[in-house]
Amino acid sequence: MRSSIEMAKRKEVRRAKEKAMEASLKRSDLAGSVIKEEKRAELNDDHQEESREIREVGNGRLAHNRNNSSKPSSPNKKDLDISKQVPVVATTERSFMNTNSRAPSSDQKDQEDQLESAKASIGEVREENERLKTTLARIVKDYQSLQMHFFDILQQEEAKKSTDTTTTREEMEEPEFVSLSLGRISSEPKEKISNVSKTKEDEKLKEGLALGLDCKFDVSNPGPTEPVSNRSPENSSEEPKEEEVRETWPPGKILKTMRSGDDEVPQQPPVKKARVCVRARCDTPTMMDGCQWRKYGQKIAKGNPCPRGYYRCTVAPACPVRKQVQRCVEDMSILITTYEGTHNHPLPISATAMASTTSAAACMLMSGSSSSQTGLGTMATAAADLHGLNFNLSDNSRSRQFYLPNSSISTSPSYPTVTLDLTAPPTLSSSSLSDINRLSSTFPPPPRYSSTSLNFSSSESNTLPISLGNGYLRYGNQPYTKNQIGSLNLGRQPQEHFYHPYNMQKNNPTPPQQFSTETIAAATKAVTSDPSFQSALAAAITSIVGNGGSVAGAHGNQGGVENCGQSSKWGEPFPAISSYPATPNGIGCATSYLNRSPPSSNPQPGSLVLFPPPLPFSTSKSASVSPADNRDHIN
DNA sequence: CGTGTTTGACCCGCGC
DNA sequence: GCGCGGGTCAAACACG
Repeated sequence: MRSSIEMAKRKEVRRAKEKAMEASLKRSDLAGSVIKEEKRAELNDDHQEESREIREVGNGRLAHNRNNSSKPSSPNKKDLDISKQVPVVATTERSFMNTNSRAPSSDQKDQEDQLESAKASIGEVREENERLKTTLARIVKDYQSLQMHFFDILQQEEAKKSTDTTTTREEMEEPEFVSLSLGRISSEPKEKISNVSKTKEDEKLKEGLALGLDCKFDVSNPGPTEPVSNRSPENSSEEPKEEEVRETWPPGKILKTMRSGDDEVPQQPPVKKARVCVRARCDTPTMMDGCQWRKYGQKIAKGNPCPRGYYRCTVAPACPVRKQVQRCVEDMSILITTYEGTHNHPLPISATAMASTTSAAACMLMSGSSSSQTGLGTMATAAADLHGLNFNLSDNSRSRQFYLPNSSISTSPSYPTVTLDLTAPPTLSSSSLSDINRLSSTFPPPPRYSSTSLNFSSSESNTLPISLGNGYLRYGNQPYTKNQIGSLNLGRQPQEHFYHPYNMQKNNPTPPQQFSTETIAAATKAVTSDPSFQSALAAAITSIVGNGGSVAGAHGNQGGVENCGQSSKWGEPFPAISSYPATPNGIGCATSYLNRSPPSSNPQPGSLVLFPPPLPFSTSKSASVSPADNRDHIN
C-alpha cells in the first residue's frame, strides 16, 4: 500500500523532472546531452534508491526518513535533484547561448535539430526508465519471495529447537497460569493452538504476525471508540499535560494540581501506571534501550543493597516515561529495568523496538487493569463487555500480582507489571523460573494488580538484538544462547484483541480476516517456532494488545498505511521516526490498533483478532505469574 | 555555561 | 495516627 503510494509519488516526480528537462532540452541540445547524462545518473540513483526504499517499505520501514540513512541523500532527494538540475541546465544553457551567439545564422535550424535530438534523448530516457521500473519490480518481487523464504527457514529451524525446550518448560509450569506461550505451543488441552493447523496457516499467521510486528496500523481510519488520548497529534500536542497526568507518571505536583483541580479527574479512580519490567543481563549501569534518560533520583530499596536508579526520558521535555534500574540482588549481572509510561514523542531509531515493547505492554496492562474504570480504558471496557466479561477493578486488584524474587521494582503491588525476562541464563532456564514461581507464591502480601510475564528469552542468541532495537540493547557481552523459550503470559487480558495489520496484504490474496481463538493459537505456534520472532513479537503483540487508552509509544506509525515494518522483524534499522509528524500523543502501534479496532462487537474484518478470554488460552503455568494471580482471573 | 548526576529532604501511600 | 518505604524534588556538584 505504502510502497505503491511511494511509487506513484516517484513517478510523478519523475514525470515532473522529465517535463522540466524536456523544456530545457527544447532550448538546448547541448544542455540536453548534459542533462541526459545527469538524468541517467539520476535515474540510476533513483533506481537504487527506489530499490532500497522499496526494500525498506517491504520491511516495514518508513521510507520517509532517510535522515539517518547512511546514504547522504536527504529525504527530499527528489526536490534536491530537481533543484540540482536547474543550475546545471542554466550553466549549460549559458554556455550554449554563448556559443550560439557566435553563430546566430543557423539558429532556427539548430533549434529544430536540438529539439529532435532532445526528443530522441527523452525517448531513450523513458525507455530506460521503463526498463528500470521493470527491473525494480523484479527486484522487489525477488526480495519479497526471498523474505518469505527466509521466514519459512527461520520458522522451521526454530520449530526444531523449540521442541526440546518445550517439555522442560511445561513441566515447571503450573496449571493456574493462563499464558500464551510464545516459546512454544503448550500441550494444554484447552489450548487449541496445536489443533489448528498448520503449516499453511502458520505461514499465514506468520505473515500476520510479521505484520503485527510491523506495526502497520492504519490510523487514517480511527475507530469510534478512539480514546481521547489517542487522538490526532494535534490534539495531543494541545494537551500533553493532560495526557501525561492521566496516563502515565503524573508528577506529584501535577497530581496535587489535579486533585485540587476542578474537573474531570476526581471521578476517575487513580490510574495505576502499568509497568514493564525488563530483566536482562547487562554489564552497563543501564540498559541501552536507545532512549535518552536522565537520572533524577537514586534510592536504596529495602531488600536490595543495590541502589535503584530513577531515570526520566529526556528525549522530549514533557515525556512522562520513566524507568527504574536496579541490579538483581541475586545476580548482579542481571539488570532489572522497569519502564513506566509511554513516550509522547518520536523516538530514535534505536529506541523504537524497546519502546514499542514496553509502552505497548504497559498499555496492555493498562487496558486490562483499567477495564472497569469509567472514563478510562475505553477500549478495555468495551472489550470486556464484548466478551461478556465482568471485569472490575476490585477483581483485578486482588489478582495476579506476581513478584519477582530479585527485584523490588517489579514487586510493587501498586502497579500492573509486565515482565520481560530476557535473562534466562542457560543453566537457569528451568530452575530460575521455578524459583520465581516459588518465591512469588511465598510473598505474603496479596497482589493488587496483575502482572504479565513476557518471557522472551530465546534459545536463539540473536533473538534479542534482532527484536529489541537492532542490537542496541547491549546486554553486555552476555551470550544469550540457550535461553529458554519464552512464554508470553497474557493471562490478564481476556478482553484484549489481537490486531494483525497485514502489511503484506498485497502479497496475501486472502483478505484480512478476523481470527478465532484457534487462529491465535496457531499464530502462537507459528511464532514460537521461530525464535527470531519472539522478541519482535513481544513488541508486536504488546503493541497490538496494549492500547487501553494510553499512549502506545510514538514509535508507532501514524498517518495511515505507513508500514513500520518488517525490518523490525529482521533487525534492520528502523527509520527514524522523527521524520514523521510528531506524535505528541504517541499514537503508535497500539493506539493505531485501537483506532482501527474499536471494541465493538463486530470488528472490522482483518483489522483485529478477538482475543479470547483467559481460559481459552493456554492454561500452562507461567514462569512469572504466581498461582494466586490467576485465582481471580476471571470473574 | 549547559547538561547530567548525586544526594538529602520531602511527599505520599500503605499497613499496623 | 504513626512509622515505613517508595518515589520525587531540587540544590549542590561534576563534567565536557
